[in-house]
Amino acid sequence: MRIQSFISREQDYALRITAYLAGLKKGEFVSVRNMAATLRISQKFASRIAHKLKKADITDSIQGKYGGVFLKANPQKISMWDVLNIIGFKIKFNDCMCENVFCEFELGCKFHSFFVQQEQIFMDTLKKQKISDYILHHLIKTS
Amino acid sequence: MRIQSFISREQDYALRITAYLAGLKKGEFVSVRNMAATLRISQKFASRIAHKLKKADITDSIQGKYGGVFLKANPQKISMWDVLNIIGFKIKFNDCMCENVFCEFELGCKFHSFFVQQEQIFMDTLKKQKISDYILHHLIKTS
DNA sequence: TTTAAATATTACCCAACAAGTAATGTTTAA
DNA sequence: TTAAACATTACTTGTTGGGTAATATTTAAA
Repeated sequence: MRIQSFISREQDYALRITAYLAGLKKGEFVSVRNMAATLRISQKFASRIAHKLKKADITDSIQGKYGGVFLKANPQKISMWDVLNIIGFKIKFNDCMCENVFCEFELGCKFHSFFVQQEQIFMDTLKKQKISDYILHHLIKTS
Repeated sequence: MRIQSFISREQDYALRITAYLAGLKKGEFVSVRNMAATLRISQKFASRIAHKLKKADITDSIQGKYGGVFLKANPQKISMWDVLNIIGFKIKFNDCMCENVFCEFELGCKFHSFFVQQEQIFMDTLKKQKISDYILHHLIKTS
């Protein structure tokens, strides 16, 4: 039985990509093809993710032949939360706290309060994790 | 856009049902029909959940006309974790920690370590939450 | 100026799963 | 005997994750 993860593959890949690019030296960049191969992501999928990250000013790219992608943002200033959000991560422990779901028990329901609290704790934790602490050093080829 | 919750509706309903039954006086029981109406769950769905809880010795039932369901376990001894597990809750923050997924980066990947740690923290928290602390008092009819 | 090799962007596909509904069986008080 | 409850299994339906396919655009180099 396959069980759904809290964070999706795409969101995980976005973290990997960001953490990988954060390990490149200043001025370096890699083709999506090479990066995807290193990170074991399909090239097309990696390309789409890199583009989403670019639109959010996390990465940038050089188009055309011999182009590639690189990190634009300061890895010490971007958190796991930032990256996940770009790829559509919405923290939601329980449907009862969804904006467009009216839970009539909400006020008297301690489960609701519990989930609200846990969400907050986890969100704060994600915001504290900076990409600079997660650089994938061992995947960077030394040239 | 509808976003998937960490815990499913069925799991949430199981919590509600358990917390509701925990509020009944000793010896009392309710028909699934009444309980389902009070908790705003479809009768059929509630019935199926109650049956799962019974198989796990959380609830028990009286069959036949004028039958119903009631809590069998001690609500101070059953946790949210226990109830969720019965309904198939598998804590899994990220696919990379799934048994049958081989993540070749695992050892050098700090994301992996982070998710393992967060899972453990959240699991421990769920185990500490006892159903007795979540009784839905305001939904119990005083007779 | 043409071409090859890159990124950019949109459209589409498919299997798995959540969330329920339907149907039928079984039990028991009256 | 019957009505009203629980028990159990099978089916339905819409959503979504996780891609692939196709095509457009850009640019270095021949």
